[in-house]
Amino acid sequence: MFETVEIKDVKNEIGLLVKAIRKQRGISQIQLAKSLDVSRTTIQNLELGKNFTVNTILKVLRELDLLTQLHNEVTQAKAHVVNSKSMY
Amino acid sequence: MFETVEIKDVKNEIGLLVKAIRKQRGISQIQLAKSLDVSRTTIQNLELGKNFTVNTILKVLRELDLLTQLHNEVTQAKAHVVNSKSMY
DNA sequence: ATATTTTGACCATTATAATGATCATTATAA
DNA sequence: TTATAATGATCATTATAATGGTCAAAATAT
Repeated sequence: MFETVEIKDVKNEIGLLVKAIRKQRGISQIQLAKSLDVSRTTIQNLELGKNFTVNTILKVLRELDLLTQLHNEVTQAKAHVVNSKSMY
Repeated sequence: MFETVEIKDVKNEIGLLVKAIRKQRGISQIQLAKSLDVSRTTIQNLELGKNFTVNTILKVLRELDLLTQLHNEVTQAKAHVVNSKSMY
């Protein structure tokens, strides 16, 4: 009934998303790697759902002009947690 | 005029968010570390804005029951990219 | 069709994240 | 107040992400 989403699944989806965006832009792994100043292997592993660091994914988001948006969302989520007094 | 958000800033905010949620739950770094099966040092570095792996943050999100939500959002974003034909 | 580019798969090496420990400082409880 | 717990800081070791290379297969271009 309830499918369980595993960490592996999320990493796979992130990889597919990055690959889809890269394809949409019509650039190769090598080109993306160079613009992020990482190796092609890092891009490849990211797209294939291997483990990677937050630095790597944030470089991708920065390239996509999504860094400020994520920053705002995290900040907002934090403020929400801090402001809402525990209900228990 | 336009403040530039850097990767360092986002990691700092993520760290503060995790810390805020942990505090809200009233648990220590050690308790959180144990429930995620990681070391306290890993939690500490995460909260202090150091670099960390996607596995670590996904374990946190799983603990917060946010894994399925993130999975859905990434999948949706991916579908959006794939479906929207390039405008250029 | 063939040529070219891209990608997935390896692999050895290097860089660094994760671990487990200790200690001093700070925050919280008794 | 004093005792206890939690946190930040540091460090040596271990695990693993990142790098740079090669090669074969797949995709794309000519």
